Amino acid sequence: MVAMTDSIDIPVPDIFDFDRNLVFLNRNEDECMHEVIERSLIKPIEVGSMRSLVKISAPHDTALRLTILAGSMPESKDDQELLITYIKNLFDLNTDLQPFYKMAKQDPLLKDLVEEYDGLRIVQIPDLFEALCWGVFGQQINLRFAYQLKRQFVEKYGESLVYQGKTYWFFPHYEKIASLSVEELSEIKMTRRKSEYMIGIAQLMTSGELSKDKLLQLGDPAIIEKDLVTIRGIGPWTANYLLMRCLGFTSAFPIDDVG
DNA sequence: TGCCAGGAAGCCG
DNA sequence: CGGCTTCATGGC
Repeated sequence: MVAMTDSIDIPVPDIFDFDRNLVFLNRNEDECMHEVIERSLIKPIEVGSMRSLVKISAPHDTALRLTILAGSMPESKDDQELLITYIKNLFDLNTDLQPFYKMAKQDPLLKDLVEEYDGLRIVQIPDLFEALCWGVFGQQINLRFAYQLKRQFVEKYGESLVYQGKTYWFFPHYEKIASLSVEELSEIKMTRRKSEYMIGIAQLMTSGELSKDKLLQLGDPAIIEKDLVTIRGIGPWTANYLLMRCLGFTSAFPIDDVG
C-alpha cells in the first residue's frame, strides 16, 4: 500500500550543494521552465500520467524535499519512481564525484575551481526533446534571443497550469511539433532551417527511432555522439552538449573550456 | 551601423 | 577531410 504523503524526500550524495545548484538554475531571468524562489526550485514536471507543479527544496542538507504545489502527487508507484528519477537526473545525483574531486585537488589549476564550486553539479535537462530543442534554439544566436525563442515556443505549443495567479508551462510534446509545417513553426521568428531541424527531430522521436533510452543503450559516449550527429540539425557541438547536459556524461565535460 | 552570437548543412576540391 | 558559403534574427 502506498502511503499518501505531502512530500517526498530524496537523499543527496556527500558532494552536493543545493544552493550552488540553485544559483546556476537561476542564472538567467529569461528562463521559462522553472523559477527559483527563496531557496527552492519551482518547476512544472510531467512524468508518466503525472503533471504537476513541484517545489524542490532542501530543508536539511542530506536530502531534497519534493512538495506538490498544484496538480497531484504521483498516484501510481511507477509515476512516483519516474518523478524521483527525473529529480535525480535533474541534479545529477547519480554521478559519483569523489574520483574527480580527488584528482582535481591535486591539480594546481583545478584545485581552486573545485573549492570555489564545491558541490555544484552539472545540472541536467532530463527530457531529451527539451534538451534537443534548447540545443537547436541556441545555435548561432545570442543567448538572450535563444531564451526568447524558447519562451515563445513553449507558450505557443505547450500546455500550462495556473498557481496563485501565475501561469506555469510544460514543455511541448514532440508529437505536436512533428505535425507542424515549417511555415507554422517559423512564425515564432525561428529561421526556416531551425524549424526544419526541430520538426525532423520531433518526427524521429514520434516514430520511436530516437529516444533517450535508445541513446543510453548505446553505452559509449563516442558512439552516441556518432549516432546523434547523423540527425539533421545536430552537429558536434549540440551532440556534445546533449551528452553533458541530458545524457549524464559529466565526466566528458571539456576541461579546456572550464573558464 | 555593423559585427556577431552556446552552429550546422551544403557544396566544392 | 578541410575550407568556404549560406542561413537569418536580435543584441549590443
